[in-house]
Amino acid sequence: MTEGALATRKEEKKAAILEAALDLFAERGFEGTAVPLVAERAGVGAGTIYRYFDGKEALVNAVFQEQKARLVSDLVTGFPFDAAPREQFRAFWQRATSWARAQPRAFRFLELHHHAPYLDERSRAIEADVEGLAERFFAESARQGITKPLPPALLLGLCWGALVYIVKAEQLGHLPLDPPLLHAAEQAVWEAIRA
Amino acid sequence: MTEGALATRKEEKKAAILEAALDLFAERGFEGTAVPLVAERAGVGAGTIYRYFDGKEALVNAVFQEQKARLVSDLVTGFPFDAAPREQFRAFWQRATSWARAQPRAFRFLELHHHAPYLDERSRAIEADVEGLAERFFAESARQGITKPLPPALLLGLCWGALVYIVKAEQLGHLPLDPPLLHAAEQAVWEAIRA
Amino acid sequence: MTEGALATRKEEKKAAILEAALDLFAERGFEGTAVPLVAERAGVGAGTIYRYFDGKEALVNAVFQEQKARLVSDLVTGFPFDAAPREQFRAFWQRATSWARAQPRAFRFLELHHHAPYLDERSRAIEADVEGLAERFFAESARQGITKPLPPALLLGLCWGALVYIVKAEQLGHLPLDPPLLHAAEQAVWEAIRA
Amino acid sequence: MTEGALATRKEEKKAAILEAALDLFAERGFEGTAVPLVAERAGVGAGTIYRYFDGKEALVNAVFQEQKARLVSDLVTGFPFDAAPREQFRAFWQRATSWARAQPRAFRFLELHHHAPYLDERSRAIEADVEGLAERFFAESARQGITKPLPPALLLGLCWGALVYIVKAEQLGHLPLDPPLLHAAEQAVWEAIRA
DNA sequence: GATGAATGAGTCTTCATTCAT
DNA sequence: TATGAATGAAGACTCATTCAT
Repeated sequence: MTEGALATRKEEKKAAILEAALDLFAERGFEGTAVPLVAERAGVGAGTIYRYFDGKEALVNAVFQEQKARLVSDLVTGFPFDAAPREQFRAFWQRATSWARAQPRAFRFLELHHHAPYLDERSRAIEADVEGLAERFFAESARQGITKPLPPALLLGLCWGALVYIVKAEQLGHLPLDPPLLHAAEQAVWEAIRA
Repeated sequence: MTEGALATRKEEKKAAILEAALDLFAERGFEGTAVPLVAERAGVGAGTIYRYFDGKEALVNAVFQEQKARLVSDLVTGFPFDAAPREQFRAFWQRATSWARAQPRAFRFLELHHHAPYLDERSRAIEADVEGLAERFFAESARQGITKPLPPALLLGLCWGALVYIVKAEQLGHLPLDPPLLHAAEQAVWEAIRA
Repeated sequence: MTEGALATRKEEKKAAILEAALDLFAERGFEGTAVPLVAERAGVGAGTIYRYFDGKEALVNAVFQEQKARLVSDLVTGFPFDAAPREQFRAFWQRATSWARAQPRAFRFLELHHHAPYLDERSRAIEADVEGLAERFFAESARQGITKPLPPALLLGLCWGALVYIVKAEQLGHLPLDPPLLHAAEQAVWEAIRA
Repeated sequence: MTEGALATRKEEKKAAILEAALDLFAERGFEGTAVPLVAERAGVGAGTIYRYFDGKEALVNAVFQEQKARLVSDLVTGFPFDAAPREQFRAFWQRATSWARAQPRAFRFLELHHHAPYLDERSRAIEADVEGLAERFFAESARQGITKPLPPALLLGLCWGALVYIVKAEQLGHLPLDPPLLHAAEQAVWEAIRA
């Protein structure tokens, strides 16, 4: 076997573990998930997990960082940073809802582990980065008089809270969503934050 | 000792257990909380908990039901159901934010255990009831053309999500709140849902 | 049950655990001994050990300190500290060999865990104390010109090493000992150290 | 590559494993040493160890037998078996202390695994052989009236115990040794055993 | 033959629950 | 009735050993 194939095999196994861990941590939370169960779901032996991760905490942090990075990357790639705030908000809402609905487990995982005590410094730094990015948007659009002159953290909480709960409602089966509805929701939230 | 005093003593002990459980479940989550620790914090023996509750799951459900009932009761008591929707919303927002800020442990507990897999049927039914109540408000105000003609579950998710995240942001130390800010936030959210 | 009986029961259980641990650590060493095996031999559940000791290391240290204290106490009680060095040495040899032969497991345990890396500060301090006591004897008798003018640590090593190996030889079945032989051995070792 | 070179390569690898095992078993004991760690220290793959040894127990026995054989060989080669007992003892003491101080790991290893339960029959037989050799010396010198008329095993235990503890004391940093001191110790021990 | 990734049995330890007092 | 000591099943993690490459 070539070196490349070996590396690929290893990456596949690591990916299978991360995938299984994402599923289970999203469903049952961190303490509710047994490491051997992750191993079983990933199709590897229990000891194998410890060849790839230093322990259960390292595993949950790896999942967190991977998913948060994917979320940020998917939001940011091709984002119209030069468009008007109204347009930027529409793009953000569209991308964020699409992502959350396409990746329900990742979305639930990130929500469930938001500020969890076992997140390490790197995970916390990533969380802070993302929030900083968003808050700068609100600070700037408020400065321009386009959004309300309220603290960025407040406007961010309002938008993200609304988004999260709307998507959760769909995922719990309480609210069938479709593009027109999402568009209407976006318009509604914009009305909340616009000046 | 009279029967009444005995019953009171029992109720006090049960209340102490529920109080300790609320604290610990809110801080450490369900799986992260050891039953003997609850007993210690409550000032009772570990075995005593099992005279009042069938087990750890029964305990967390009892806490959930108690706190959810308190929340509903505090929201509903004296609520101006006959006022105009705009006034009702203001009242709801004021009461809900006050409650969340006055009872941060109960608020965190309820958020943390929202749709947790170990919640029993009764807990789930209570959640559904509360949501039904709220949705009927939005259905009616939408019918009157006062709020947007969108699914009640969507409007509810928007409002409640915004509220939850704004209060959470304060509790995480990211956002100092005060009455004017909360009032501005209320106005903003109303702008999101009004027709 | 009276309080005294309860305390007694507890002490008995703790003593049973210490006894079982002494046996097994002496036979198989620290890392070679599984905690559940100690529990089984002590007739208690595996978890019970952790009600009495903080962990395996705490257990081995408790055994060490208990046995070392017993050894020192048995050596020191009634010891003729005011007798001439020759007499003191005879008393020491007699007491030490009696102890080692009467408590073969304790003797083997102490030898096996001499300066083990998992001994805690208190255990190490006790070891150092005992050695200090013995070395002061040799320092003083050397000063008086009764024993050889050699470093106390050397004379101590010589005596204790000889004693340990002679008793070990008996315990391995290589050397049947009896009082006259032990007396002869004592005389021989004295000839080694006397001036 | 010639057959001879191949065999040499194999022998080198085996030697590297034995060397690494000696180091680690001496430092951490048998149970405290992980086989993969031995492999890493030896610069071979973990599986390779199992091509040379049947398992961990076989490995520790191989180390034991190798080191014991080296000790005996180093003691015996050029030993003045025809000299007078006093001279033989001096030679023995000089060679044994030199060996122990020059090979502290091997010395510690042999002491640590003295009569360990996982030693196999061959290891035990070697131990018995060496002891037999030494005991015959004491039997003969006692017969000649040069050493005390005591059981050879007793005299051996006395000498070897004294030697071991004196060298251990140095290795623990309690007793700086030098040739004059070692010579004085030898003289002292001889006084113990001489008639 | 050599490797080292993979395994799963076994380790220490915790904790929900029971039950003798 | 209340207790809290005791339990043992289950969890996180390690490591001797195997085997596909």
